[in-house]
Order: sequence, then structure tokens, then C-alpha cells
Amino acid sequence: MAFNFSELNDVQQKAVKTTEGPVLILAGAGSGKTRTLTYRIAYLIDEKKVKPSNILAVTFTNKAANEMKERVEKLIEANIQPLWIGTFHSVCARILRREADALGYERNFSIYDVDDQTQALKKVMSSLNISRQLYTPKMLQNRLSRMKNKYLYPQNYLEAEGDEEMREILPDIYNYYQRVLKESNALDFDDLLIKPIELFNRKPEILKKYADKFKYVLIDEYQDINHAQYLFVKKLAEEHKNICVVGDEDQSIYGWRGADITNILNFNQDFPDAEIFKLEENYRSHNNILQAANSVVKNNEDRMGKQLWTQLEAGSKIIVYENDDEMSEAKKVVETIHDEMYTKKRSFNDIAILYRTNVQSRVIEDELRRNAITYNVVGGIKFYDRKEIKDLLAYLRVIVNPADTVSLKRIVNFPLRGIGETTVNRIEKFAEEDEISLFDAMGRVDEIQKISAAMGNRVIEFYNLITQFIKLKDKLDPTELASSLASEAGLINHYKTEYDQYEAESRVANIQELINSIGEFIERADETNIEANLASFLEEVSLLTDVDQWNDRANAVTLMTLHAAKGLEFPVVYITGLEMGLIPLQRNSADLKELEEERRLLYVGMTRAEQNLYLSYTNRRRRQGAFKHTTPSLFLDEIPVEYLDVRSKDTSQYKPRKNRKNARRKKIEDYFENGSSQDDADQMYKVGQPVYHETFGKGEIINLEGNGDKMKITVHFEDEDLVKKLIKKYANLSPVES
DNA sequence: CAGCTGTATCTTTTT
DNA sequence: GATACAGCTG
Repeated sequence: MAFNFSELNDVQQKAVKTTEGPVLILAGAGSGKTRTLTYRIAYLIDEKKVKPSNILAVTFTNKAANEMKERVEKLIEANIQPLWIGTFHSVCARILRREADALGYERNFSIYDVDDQTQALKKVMSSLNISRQLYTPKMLQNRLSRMKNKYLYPQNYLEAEGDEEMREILPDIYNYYQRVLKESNALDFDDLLIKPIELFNRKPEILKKYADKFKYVLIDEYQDINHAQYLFVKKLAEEHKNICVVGDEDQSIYGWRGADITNILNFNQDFPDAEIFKLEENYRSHNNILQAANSVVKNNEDRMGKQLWTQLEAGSKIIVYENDDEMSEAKKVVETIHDEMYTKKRSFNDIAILYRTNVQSRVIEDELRRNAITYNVVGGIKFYDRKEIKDLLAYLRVIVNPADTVSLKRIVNFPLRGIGETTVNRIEKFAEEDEISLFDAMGRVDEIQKISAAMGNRVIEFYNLITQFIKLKDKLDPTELASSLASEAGLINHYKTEYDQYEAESRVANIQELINSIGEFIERADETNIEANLASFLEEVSLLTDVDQWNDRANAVTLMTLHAAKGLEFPVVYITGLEMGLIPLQRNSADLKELEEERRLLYVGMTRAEQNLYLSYTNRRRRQGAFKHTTPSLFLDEIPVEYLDVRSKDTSQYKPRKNRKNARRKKIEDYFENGSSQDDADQMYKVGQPVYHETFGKGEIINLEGNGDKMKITVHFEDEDLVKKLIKKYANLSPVES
């Protein structure tokens, strides 16, 4: 045996060796779950002589997948390329590429992200004459996504989520949207999960093929899978039942995108006789940190309950900082980084700064830059979200899949070629009448009466450019293709001339970086058994997670959301913004499930820390331009003082020693009250009430519609004799004595 | 058709 | 406070 079992504790060993039948591993934070999974795969291959091609492992990020793969290869000194390991989305995409025919798609299908979906929905809305006043494409995108994550179709959706207005239009939108995507030979993120299930249902022989292939299935982060993912897993494993899932109900933080915690709670009902292993020894965090985190999460009702313990020393207490506002919070972060570096000899990459929302990073980034501290932001504005990158990617997508209408529309008049919206609409109409793709219609633009010869020439010129590159696609190396496309389509020139020098340089450099990354991908693909072509490059780029884009080896402080931090660990963790409204985040509707998820989110954040944990809150914070008073998070009241070193002012509103239980209860009440539509200030919103508005001056409320934050308030402003309809949430009206 | 300007809308977390 | 979009003008 090439690997050493002494690195595993008793429970871990049993979990590794129980290879046959369903296995549920409940793995607390820092309990060596990744190690257990890694050993299990190694054990299957090395000891049980299972072929790597018969194993499917699903992880939460591609980064985790790659690391796990490398570790297994090291353990058993073997090449395990035929093993399938990746995220749900990438595994599903891989199956769909192979089986595209059976679904009536072509193998080179495009993958639509939220942006592309929104574009497609705009078209759907205008075709179906759906009011833009009442619904935004974004809203509908949300609805469709939620529906798909639950594996619901319009007909059963109606029963599940009655919503009077949506009831009418949603089925049409759904069907039309799917048609548009099909015509574009495109699938959206959610389709990637749904289509394999449809396929398995419709073609049992295809299901059998994959069920036979994946004799052993392993799923990580099982607490965060949604219903569609659950069905996918269940179908694959139903027959052989060699399924091993690992998860922790206390770390379920994706309920908002359809993750269903009951999947893990009910695993042994789905797979009776499942062996259950509990990993409760924590190897990561000093005891103070662990106990503090435990004392927070134990307030949740929705859990199976387990008690994490550690042999590690108590360590330092958790330092809690009070700050005046987010600027001083950022300064405190920098101070702490300096302190950790000088007194404990830490380096930048030992330290992570976590926050609830991406916007919070800005202020911290500014302060880090002023102090010459190198940092990396995970997520936020991503490399692949930059305009210049999306532009070139859209060109490449059209070359690979000319039916991709959303991408085609993006590039047809960019850089400007004098082909405006009207012209595109005319071509589109022609395409619909003749039932051909938009791209093919461009090739036949001379047949469209309403388009002049001069305009037709511009279209043909564009059409020829693309056609030329489609022909080159299989002859030219992908890197060269992208490079010459970037210049011949005029992208490089556009960016060189259109912006100021600094901007121009960075945009051109980014394009160059994208081209380089194609080269790197092709090299890598040759080594692994991925197809070394543009289509698979585009797929990889589409399915990249935020964490995948993070260079953890760079010597830099890491900034990210609490969500992104899942699965990671750092010697020093600093969590900012522990205030009511932020952690837990205030929504316009509050329920207990959401509060519990917020609590788990903090739990995840705290348990990332190995040695030192800092928590901080501010007394006021700028949100939407204006300062707002804030109260320390109710979760702070849940941590016993013995684990804390509170550095607050004497005047602080946060007095850990006094009446913490009452303070906490009050905050919970407020959380639920403010969440519902009625708050104290609502009393001022009545017809006839004189009000003041920053820009419009004095006025009087003349009408009210709806309620809650979205209440529409019609005001007559005296000074300019204006009547304005305002939305309560953004109006910032204040009452005036009459 | 292109570019400008004022206005509406909006801030959760992500594959 | 930022951005996306509609609407207007050249």
C-alpha cells in the first residue's frame, strides 16, 4: 500500500474503508473531510482495484477538484486522468457535450450566463408584449432560475408557487425562452443541471450507460445541493447505491439559490441502510475560536446536532473591535495586519479579510493600497466580466457556434460598423420568417428589401469576416486564431484609440492575457484528457467559480465574501461588518430560515480561522450615500464573553457584560419587525402629509400604492409644480410640520 | 446611425 | 453613488 492510514483517525478510516453501499459522512468544519475524501478515492483505486473511469467525484469548486486530483495522484503514484471530478455544472456540461444529439442540440452549444439570459429574456419580453414597467428581465430570469433549480416546469410550478400575475404569463415566457435558447444552440447554467435529468428520464439506455460507468459516486458539500442536483445524483446512484456524500448542515449557506438542507437531513430515507459517520474532531482552529463558533451555531433549530471538539490549545481570545464607521474599520484592519506581521511574523497570505457583501471591499481596498499592502480580491468584478474580455469571448463564441444569437448581437456593431438596431431588427425579422438563424440571414441580407445596398454591404463585410474565421477555426491554432481575430475585428484598434492611455494599455493587456490563457488551456488540455479546442476553453471559462480565479500562492492578503470562503482556511481571519442589517443581512422579508442561514454564514466565516480571529462592527456605516446608524450583530451576543477580548469604548452601545440575553431578544424582534412591511416611520406615509425631498423641495403626498419598501408614493412638489411618483425605499422623504 | 444627457433603478450571497 | 437605459439631437 502506497499510502499511510496513520494519517487518519478511527472514524475517518472507517469512512474510507466502507466502500460499498450508501455512506453519509457528517463532517464538521476542519474535521479533515477533504483528506477523508481523498483517501477514499485513493483506497478505491489502489486497494479495491476500482478503475478510475468508474468513479465520479463532485466538488464545490474546480479548484478543489484539481487539488483533490493532485493529492490522490501523489498518494498512490498513479495517473488517474480517466477519473471524472469537477463541479456539478462542469460534470453535467461534459455529459451534455457527449449526448447533445439525443437532446436535439449540437455539441458546440454555448453556455449562457446571467447576463446572456437577461439579453435573451429581453427578446422574449418584446415578442410576447410583456410590460417592462411591471417586470424586468432580471426578475424573470430569477423566477426561471428558481423554477429550474427545483426541477419544476411551468405546469407544476403554478401549484407550488401561486403568484397571481406570474401565473398567467410565466408558462409562455418559459416556453418561448427555451425556444430562443434552443434556436441559439445555447443552454443556461440551470439547463446544465436539468437537461441531464430530462435525458435520463427520456432515454433509459443513456442513464444506464452512465450509471454503469459511475459505479462509485462521491459528492462533497452535500448540504448545498439543490433539488435538480439531488435528482441527478439519485438517478445515477439508485441502482448500485455506492454513493458517498459528505456535508455539514451547519455550513449550508446557499438556500437562496435553491440549496435544500433537507437533502442531507433525509439522506438515510433516500438510501435506507446508509452508514453514517460523524467527523467531530476539529484539526484546524484553536479551542477559543471553535467554542465561540459552536456557541453561535447551536442557536439554530434546523440541525442534527453534533459537538465539535479539538485537542488544540485554547489560543488567543477573539478580538472584537468597535469602530466609528467603515473608514476606521478599514484602518483597524490595516493596523491588525501590521501587528500580525511584526509580532507574529505572519506574511500577507496568512491573512483573510471577510465581509458579507462585495461592496464592502472598496473601502478596505483603498486603505490597503494606501499602506502598500498587496491584496487579492476573490469575486467582485472578475477578469472574465470585464467588457473587453466579454467582447472577445463573444467573438469566439460566434466562431464556435454561429447560432449563438445573444453573442452575435453583442458583436455585430462592436466596434462600430454602422449596423444599428433597426437594421439588426430587420434582419432578425427576415430570419424568423424564413426560419433560419440570424447569422445565416446576414449572409442573405441582399434579399431584404428594407435594407439599402450600402447598408447591406456593411452587413456582408461583417458576415464575411466571421465566415472567414469559421473556416480558419480547424486549421489555425486557437491562440493564433484569437489573436488575429482580435486585431482583424478591430478590437485592438478600438481599445487603443477610444480610451485614455492608461485605460487603453490595461484593456489591450487584458485581451493579451486572455489570448495567453487560451494557450495555457490548450497545453493543459493535452495533458489531461480534455479536448484541446476552443469550445472546451469557452466552456471552462463559463463555468469558472470565483475561487477558481484566485491565485492562493501569491503573497497577498485575501479579501472575499463569507460565501466564497467556504472550504478554505487561514491562520488569521478578520470578519468585518458584524452589525444588524449586514450580518444578518436585512431583507424586505425576514423569516427564521433566513436568520438561521445568516448564522451559519458567520459560523462558516469563524471556522476558517486557525489561530487568530478578529470580529469588527461599526457604529455607523455609509449605505447608498448616506450614513446610517448601526447596532452590533445579535450573533455577537451569542458568544460567551470568556472567549472574547472586546476592545470597545466605554460609551459603546455594545456592553457584553450587561443583559446580553435581553439585548439579543430585542434585536431578533427588530430584525423580524423591520423585515415586514410595517415600521414606525410608515406612519408618516399618508395622503395629505407634507414632506421634504432633497432635490425637489417641499411637497405633499397625494397618493399611495402598494406597501412595504416598494410602496409607490405620489407627491406634488410646490416649488416647481411637479407631480412625481417615488418608490419609498429610494425616495428619502422626510416629514414636515404643517 | 451615433453620441450625448438626463433619469430611473438599484445593492445579497453565485454556478 | 454608480450604472444602465431611454430619449433626443446632429
